[in-house]
Amino acid sequence: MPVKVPEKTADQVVNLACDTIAKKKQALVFVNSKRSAEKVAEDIGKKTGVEEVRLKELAREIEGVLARPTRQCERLAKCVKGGVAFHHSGLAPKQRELVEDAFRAGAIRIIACTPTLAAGLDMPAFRAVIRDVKRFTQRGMQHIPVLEFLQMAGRAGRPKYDSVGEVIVVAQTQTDQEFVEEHYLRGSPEDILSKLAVEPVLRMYLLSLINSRIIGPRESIVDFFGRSFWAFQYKDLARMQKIIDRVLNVLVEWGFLQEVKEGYRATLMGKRVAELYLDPLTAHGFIDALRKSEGKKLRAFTWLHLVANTLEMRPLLRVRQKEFEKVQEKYGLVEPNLLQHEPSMFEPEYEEFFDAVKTAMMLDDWIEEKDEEYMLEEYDCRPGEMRVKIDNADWLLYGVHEIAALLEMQPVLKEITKARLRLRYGVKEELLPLIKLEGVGRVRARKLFRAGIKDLGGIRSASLEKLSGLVGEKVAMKLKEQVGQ
DNA sequence: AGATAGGAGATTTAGACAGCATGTC
DNA sequence: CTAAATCTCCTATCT
Repeated sequence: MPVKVPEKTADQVVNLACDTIAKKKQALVFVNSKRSAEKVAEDIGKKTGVEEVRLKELAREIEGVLARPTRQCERLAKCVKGGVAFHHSGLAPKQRELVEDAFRAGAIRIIACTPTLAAGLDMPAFRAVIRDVKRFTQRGMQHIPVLEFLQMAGRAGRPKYDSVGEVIVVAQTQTDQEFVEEHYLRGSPEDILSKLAVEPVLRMYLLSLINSRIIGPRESIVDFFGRSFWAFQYKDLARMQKIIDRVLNVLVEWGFLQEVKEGYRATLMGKRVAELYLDPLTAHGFIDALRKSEGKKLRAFTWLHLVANTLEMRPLLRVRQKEFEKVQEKYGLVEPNLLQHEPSMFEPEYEEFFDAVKTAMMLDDWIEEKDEEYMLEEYDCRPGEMRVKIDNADWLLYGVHEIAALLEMQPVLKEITKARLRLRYGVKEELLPLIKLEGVGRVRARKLFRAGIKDLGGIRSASLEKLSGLVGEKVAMKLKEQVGQ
């Protein structure tokens, strides 16, 4: 039924938030973009009139999470002072945690968020305000699935504290309201689609199932998939058979499977690829690139680009129109170091190739010790997103390393490990000796290096006083201990 | 001259999972 | 079923 709250402002969401706070309750506001989450939180924050010491402290803590605060940190801190926060995948992990804890503790009254908080069973609120029931997809603006709506709605009502919870959907028109009632409140969740129908997934499953010997003989493969959910939905067994055969052929061609009498068996490489959870296409790309690496000038960028140019790294950073020239220019400089090259302009992968180049550029800036604020300004990549990209690239680099090891390409192994270490810590090569020490990350390592302490020997010969001045007494003691003093 | 309002057109758009071996500021 | 908020750049108008 329609909800009435005092209309303090022209913005219904702000009014709902203020009403929630006036009732001494909490609300989650679900929106469809990170930008909206931030703006909504900001708009509400201006009107709450909340002022508490604990919120000021929290704001300070949030702003101090990174070595240098980004403009996102500052914005969040400002909202938090008013008892409001935004929450999405772009927040630094520590900030996410602080916001969630403060909400559970009752300090933060309202969180404007993307679906990040929809699934968290641990984040109940008196009200779940659903501002957007549409989201941008590859086919334009579309209604979100009923299941997702129900997940957001499920955050309303805290079992221990409230006897009821409220789900409020913000509808602009009568038509919208009717649609919500019909589709989301009275409708049923849509059918689940089989994921096997997506080729990369089928590739991985086929290899993995054959590797673990769940299937192998030809008939068993047909039989297995014939009884799958995919077959149940797809119905056309003959066409499925054709698709499976095509994928099997490709896996054989790539050297991950071998045909044995009456069926298939995973090769040594196929086994490793399955264990690494890599898409066989990605693994094939790695192998192909590694084989071409001999005699090339290999740099850290070589490896960063190799892993950036994979399905697993998606979504990639996108090259904006006005950036295109800059990326092209940079590409010209690094091209001799790359193992995979520019597809023709008319190929569908053309654009994506440069997205990967840009993503590799960002990772390269990271290992050149650029900080989070720089990444946000230069690449529009928020700290949380940055972290995910680094983690993914780190995992993929491990994959490249393992494949190179299997190919017995000893010379590149060290280089890959070095690139991986640099990526993980975000440091130039010169800091690698210091990074090995417990308690030393990119910031402390740089501090030590600037003071002339460049390796373990430097730690040994530096006085405890000097170390203490740089990294604090406790860490200094820990460092001395690690070099046996 | 400088401020400001407004319009046309461009730009942008959620989240999270995989390996491995432990620990940043 | 297939948008909408926000940003950028430019121009007209006002002080």
